[in-house]
Amino acid sequence: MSTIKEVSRLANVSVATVSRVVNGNKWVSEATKTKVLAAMKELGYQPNSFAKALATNRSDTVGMVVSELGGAFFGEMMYAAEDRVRATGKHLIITSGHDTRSTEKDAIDFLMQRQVDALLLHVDALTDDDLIQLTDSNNIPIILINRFVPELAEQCISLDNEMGGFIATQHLIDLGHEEIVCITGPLFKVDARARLAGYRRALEKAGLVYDENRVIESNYQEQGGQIAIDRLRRREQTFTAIVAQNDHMAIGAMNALKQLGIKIGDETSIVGYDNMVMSRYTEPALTTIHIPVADFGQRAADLALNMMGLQNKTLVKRFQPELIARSSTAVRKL
Amino acid sequence: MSTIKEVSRLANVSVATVSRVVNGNKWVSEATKTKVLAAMKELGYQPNSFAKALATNRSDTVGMVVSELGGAFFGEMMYAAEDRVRATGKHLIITSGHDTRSTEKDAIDFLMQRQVDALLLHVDALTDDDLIQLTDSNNIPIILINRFVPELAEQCISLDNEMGGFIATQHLIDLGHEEIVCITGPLFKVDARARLAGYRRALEKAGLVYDENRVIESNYQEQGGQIAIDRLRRREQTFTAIVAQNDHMAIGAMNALKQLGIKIGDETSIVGYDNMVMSRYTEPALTTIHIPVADFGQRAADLALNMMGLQNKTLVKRFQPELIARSSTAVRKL
DNA sequence: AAGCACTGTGTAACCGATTACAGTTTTATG
DNA sequence: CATAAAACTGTAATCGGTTACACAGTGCTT
Repeated sequence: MSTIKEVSRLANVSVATVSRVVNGNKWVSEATKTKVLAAMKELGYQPNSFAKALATNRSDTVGMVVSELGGAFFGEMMYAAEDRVRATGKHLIITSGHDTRSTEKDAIDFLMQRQVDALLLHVDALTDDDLIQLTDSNNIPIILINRFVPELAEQCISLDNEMGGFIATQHLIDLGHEEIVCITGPLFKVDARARLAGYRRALEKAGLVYDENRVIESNYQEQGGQIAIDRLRRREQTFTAIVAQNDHMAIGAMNALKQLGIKIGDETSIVGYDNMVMSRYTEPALTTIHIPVADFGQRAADLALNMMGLQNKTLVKRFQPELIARSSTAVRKL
Repeated sequence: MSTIKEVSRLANVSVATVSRVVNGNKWVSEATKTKVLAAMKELGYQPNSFAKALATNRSDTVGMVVSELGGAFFGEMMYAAEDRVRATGKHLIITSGHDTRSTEKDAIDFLMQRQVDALLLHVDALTDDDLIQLTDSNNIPIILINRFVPELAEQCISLDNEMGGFIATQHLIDLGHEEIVCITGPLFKVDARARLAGYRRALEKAGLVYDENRVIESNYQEQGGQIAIDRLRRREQTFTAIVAQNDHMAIGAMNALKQLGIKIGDETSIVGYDNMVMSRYTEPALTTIHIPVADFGQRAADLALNMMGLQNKTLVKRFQPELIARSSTAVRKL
């Protein structure tokens, strides 16, 4: 790979001039510009991004941390974010945080070492304090996705998860259900805790008791939903409806119920959360809470670009969850 | 962010010594090593990766290009690849190629500018020649995922797509179908062409005619499947079975057929391709061709690591597709 | 005591760009 | 025509590391 020096030699100018041409500086005559461009082309010159970043202290990249690279949820988010970032000529570097405090820190360190110009974080394990400190000790824009930290409200793109848990539960209550169980995600995650709080609030508002025996902490995975049903049966816990904190667990629970010969919708209602693509295809189709995942990615990127001074869009930062009613929920049979 | 110079000053040694400590060089006494480590800790020193990469001409990162960041297919692949790469202490940078020749080139250029130590490519639009030239003009390992270029056989992790198209079609023939249509992906993509060739070979082997009117070129998307059914009806083309070249289009076609009141499995059989998660949840569950996506990612990474001399695993480079029979295909009604 | 190998540390060139500053040429103006 | 302003170009310092080489001390051999 050729260097700026080789180009300058071939074009018979100084490296400074070549640099000016590359960066579109206006104080270069047409004649020399043509010469330099020709030389660049002849050598197939590509600027060394490390040298550039070292000299300018900018990298023209935005860093993103997601929980997992796999899965449709993050896929959509990354897609939308990359789209916006690329539109400004910058690039997106994505790493996965793997849901533990130390790996999330690693991922962030890695991106910081790359001198990213902004950071889009979807992290679960880092505490609010970690995030506040991170923001304080760096002067690049740091955006938090699907998370709300009051002190950092300006940098948060979030969904009202408490409200999501509330409307999911309310929907079941409206259908006449009174024995409603909740299958939660890992409760160290803030979103799982918020959804649970919403579940509780809906119950209490309806004058129903919140009973810990009706809450099963699980893992956001399909098998977790299956296991949860098993645990409820061992507890001899009766119920006519289920709030699952994501679609994966809802589907697992549905499968377990089917195996027990229980008709979903008809006998037992279930509502999921996330509105994943597959929830439209289950039998019966799953009632769920819609999260605007793509919007998250897009807004996070836009917010970062705003803060970098590259644009100035007005943005919605907090989204409201929305219930998508399908056939897995029905009026309670008497 | 503090620099090596500040550390050296605080520890009262030269920058060279600090560098030696950071890189674990053995010719440093215990005493100075302790001093330096203390100074590093006190300043929260993080080496600047650009300076390091510039000086060493290595970046400790592996680059990956995928068609789209969204979608379960690539998600799984990225996940598996990152897992392997990270296990060797390196990092994975992912960019999306967006399926056009120029954007794929851009993505590769971007990664090359970052001096990636290896390249994992899932590209569709670049030609074989492009890839051969790319390999020739760079001396880092370049791995091709889900693609087979004879000249670069050593660097290809691939699936026998022709065989996949063949067994999908053969399955329908075995069930007694004779009027089999094929909904293809964009035919500029090699895998779509290969699957179509397999479809044709199966027909011809069974003594059935290959008829272009039975082939609909589509776009690998759900809506494309829907449109394809529409086009078949306009052509007044009769059929009892469908080979769809991916699950998305298969699902779209199923929906279109359902709307027409046609019972899938019972009246019309359909087989998909990819074995996406959601194909288990459709009604009826979709018969499909399984692709070991995660294996692709993992093997690609492992192959790259092999070529970098970091390990020496023996690897399977070419996978065989596998039919997953579910209820969307059934014996032809007479 | 001289010679030598080995260990530990520092000096300074180098990687490939950017950019402040200075110097030169061209153009505009009174 | 003198001269200031504007346009263009080059020199060299700088970013933050790595590493070849030089050099100094220590201990061992002869």
